[in-house]
Amino acid sequence: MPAETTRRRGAALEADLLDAAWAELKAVGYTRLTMEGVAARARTGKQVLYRRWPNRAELVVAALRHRQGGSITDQVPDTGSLREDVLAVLRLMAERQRDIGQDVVHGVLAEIGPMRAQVFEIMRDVMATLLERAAARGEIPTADVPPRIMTLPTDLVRNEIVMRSEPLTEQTMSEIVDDIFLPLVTRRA
Amino acid sequence: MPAETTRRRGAALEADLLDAAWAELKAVGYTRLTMEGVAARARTGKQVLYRRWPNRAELVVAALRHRQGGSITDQVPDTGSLREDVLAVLRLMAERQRDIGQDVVHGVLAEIGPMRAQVFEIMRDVMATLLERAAARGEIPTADVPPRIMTLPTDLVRNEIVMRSEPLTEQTMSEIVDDIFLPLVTRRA
DNA sequence: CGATTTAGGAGACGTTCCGTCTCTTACTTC
DNA sequence: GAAGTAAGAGACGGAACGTCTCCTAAATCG
Repeated sequence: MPAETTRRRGAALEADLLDAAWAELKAVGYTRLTMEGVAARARTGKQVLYRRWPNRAELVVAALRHRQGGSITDQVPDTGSLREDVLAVLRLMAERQRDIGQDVVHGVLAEIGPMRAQVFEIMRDVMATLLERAAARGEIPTADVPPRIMTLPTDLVRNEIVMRSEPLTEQTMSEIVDDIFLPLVTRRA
Repeated sequence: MPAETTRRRGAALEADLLDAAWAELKAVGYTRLTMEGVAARARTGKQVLYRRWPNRAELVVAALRHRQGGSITDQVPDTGSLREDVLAVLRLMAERQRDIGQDVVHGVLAEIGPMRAQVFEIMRDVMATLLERAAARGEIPTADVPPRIMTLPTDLVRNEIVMRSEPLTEQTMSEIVDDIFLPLVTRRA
């Protein structure tokens, strides 16, 4: 029995490892994902994983990044309407939620520690861009909106993602935008 | 060496177990809390724990409840001002955050599953009470506020608790109430 | 008040997974 | 072609899991 004597290396191997981690994530969830499971699925040894990522959390984060491609920053929506722009951002978050799954969200949230604060800044920057464009179009009186209001829609959606089990509905997102966010940014002295 | 031959039982023992769990939580945090650690601290065996709670998560939730006493529902604030009432609720949440600690929040959040949705309902009911009283006083035009706006302050505070490492500041809470919540409930047709 | 039942205290057990380590060998590099 | 690097495989000690069994203190009941 002459086994496959092709031995994977470097980037090709790494991609396989991350794919295996993702598959394992989908198969058994975050809490029951083990390094041994991922290694077995990728048909390799644990050492190969530990050589690249120091622990489960880092491996999972890397797998998510690999799977999800780039950040939201890379493709900030620009539909010509503030309402649609914000909804597009929220839909992107909802999409990720659906793809990733509840327990992964919580598992990662628990273990990434200070990396969480970064999420705020990214979202603040994205929303700032949307608001500046809206102000330039004359849709809103000014883009000088307090940061807390800027991130209101994404904060609320994140709250839904973290707290609710069911996926976000289109209605929830429009309520957030139409009943809360837009009133606050349009009526401002 | 005649050891203490007093053997604890029933409610007294249970209280000791929950105290031990709480102490362990403060000492080593959620992720490193073990059933063996709690049992050792309470000077008893694991079986005594497993006889009462099926797993770590349930034990910790029980310990939190035992520690925290009642729910917010038991003492809904009534200061005569909507602003102060809401702030009082938010301060209570902040207090608990400080007492419990970040990793416990995430750990519990990850493991309590469907119990999370319950939190929403509790907060919605509390806020509904506050709004009704405010409407009766004539502070706001109507208590008929959409549920999403009702729970806005508590949702935002929860988002801060989950995402930020630092404890909530008084300023954050007033921003949420003064810049976001009150404008939305006072100016309504 | 003695017999019976219940449940606490203690720890052994098999299991799983951790993270480290060692060893052989395929591939890369020079 | 020789030397170096890292993949593949698995052994290892350790921690904690959840189950189980034993002994006995305390509660219950006749």
